[in-house]
Amino acid sequence: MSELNVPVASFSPLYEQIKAMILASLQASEWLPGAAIPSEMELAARYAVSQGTVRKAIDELAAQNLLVRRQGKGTFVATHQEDDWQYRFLRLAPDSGAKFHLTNQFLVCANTKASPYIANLLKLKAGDAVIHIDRVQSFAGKPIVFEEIWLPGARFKGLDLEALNVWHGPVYAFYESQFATHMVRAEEKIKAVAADEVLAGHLHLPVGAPLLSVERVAFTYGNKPVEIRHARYDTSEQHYENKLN
Amino acid sequence: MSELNVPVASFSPLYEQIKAMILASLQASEWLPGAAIPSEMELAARYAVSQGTVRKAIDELAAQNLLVRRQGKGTFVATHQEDDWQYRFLRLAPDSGAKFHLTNQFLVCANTKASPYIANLLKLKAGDAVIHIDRVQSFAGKPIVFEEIWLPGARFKGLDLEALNVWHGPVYAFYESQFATHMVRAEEKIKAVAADEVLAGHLHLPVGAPLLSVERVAFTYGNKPVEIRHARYDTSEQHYENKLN
DNA sequence: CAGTGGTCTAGACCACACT
DNA sequence: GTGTGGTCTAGACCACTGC
Repeated sequence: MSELNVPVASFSPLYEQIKAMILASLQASEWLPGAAIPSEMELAARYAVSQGTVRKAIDELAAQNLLVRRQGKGTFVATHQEDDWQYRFLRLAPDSGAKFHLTNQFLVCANTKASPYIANLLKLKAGDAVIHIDRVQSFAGKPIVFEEIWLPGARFKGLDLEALNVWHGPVYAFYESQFATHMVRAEEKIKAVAADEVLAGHLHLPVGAPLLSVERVAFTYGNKPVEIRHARYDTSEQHYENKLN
Repeated sequence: MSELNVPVASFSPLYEQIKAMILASLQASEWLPGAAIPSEMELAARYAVSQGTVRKAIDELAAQNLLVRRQGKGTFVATHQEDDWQYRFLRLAPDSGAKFHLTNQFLVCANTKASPYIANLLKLKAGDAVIHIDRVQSFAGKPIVFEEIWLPGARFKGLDLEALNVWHGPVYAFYESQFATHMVRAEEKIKAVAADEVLAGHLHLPVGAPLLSVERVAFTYGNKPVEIRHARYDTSEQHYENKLN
């Protein structure tokens, strides 16, 4: 007797389905960054499962930094506007161990068309509208970071140099409050490069000086890429920190 | 009426205590890398708690990559000798996306005394015995990585160039099988530097070429630092990859 | 005080690997 | 089939927050 089992879609536990539903609500902005989501009991009722199952789903989303649990208060949607999250993605630190405070100077904010390279990374078509930003960041008066940023024009319509200069704080908090776009994760590719004349000028270094080149793609909910950055760090007095587990 | 609460030692859940006991067993080599630990039921009996509590302890240790769960088989002590863990800490990847296979050439393996800098990182005293290794790694025949390694002499007594050259495979698997030392995590500090004459010679590059400098401290159980590495990568055709969450 | 998340238990049943 | 980890439930109680 043949055991012709239908190749069923692989088993998916309940809590994974709950995770997916919570994710869908986040993506649909049903609950906004910084706001509390319903209590575990309420969600258990809503999805008709036990509290323990909701708990496991929330646990995993919290481990991915999408939610933040606060005992006695509730569970909240992660936000870049909290003090301790302001520099969640910044891996640069001074060699001295001193406290790091970077000052921002935005140089350019232009509406242009996506190059094939940028379009590919942002999952747009070459020629689609993109916004291109240049900035320099300084520490203790010394320029340390030169950064180029590309954003999809549709999502960030209306962004201009004025708005950037008025804002004080991390760019990701700005995106969140002005463009309803929360960054969930990012990927970086790092190389060592020599400063060309432009970079040397911005960072007050000789041409040929070694710089850390950091290319980042940042993603919102649903693995959607919505920001490209290409930074160059002067690492003579600071370094990029990474933990391997 | 005064509320003079004694400042009690802060609350510590049962599963944290179980975690600590399992960790102690790992550190004491009661269970060796690659071996199965007792089943959840057995551990629950041993510690006189419910299976659920053991489960939560193991879950967290597995999340830290100290243990590996395999459904239907058991829970195992993590090891660098498994195929998919061979390059767990390697973040370098070819720009082309090609498969990466590095060949090793060990140049030096000398018994020396710790400089103050190395002693500090390894938590030794300056002048204590350390082993110093130099190697070059190549990809497709091209030298890409020059790496210096420092190890505490006591733990790695007897390590020599012969042993390194006989070994085929990742260094961390070598440490594990020959010196009963399993690496649990590492921290890296990354900079861009210019090649000096020595580096330029090893990597077949002009003096002054930009290189990625990666300083790593690797830790065994109990947060004990047991290896220092200082690598220089030629990143002209490869890059360092990092994920931010 | 009530409401939230956090811990712990006991038990049932499922999925998977090996023999 | 037996034993392992994986899922799900229901319920009790603890710890923390804020009214």
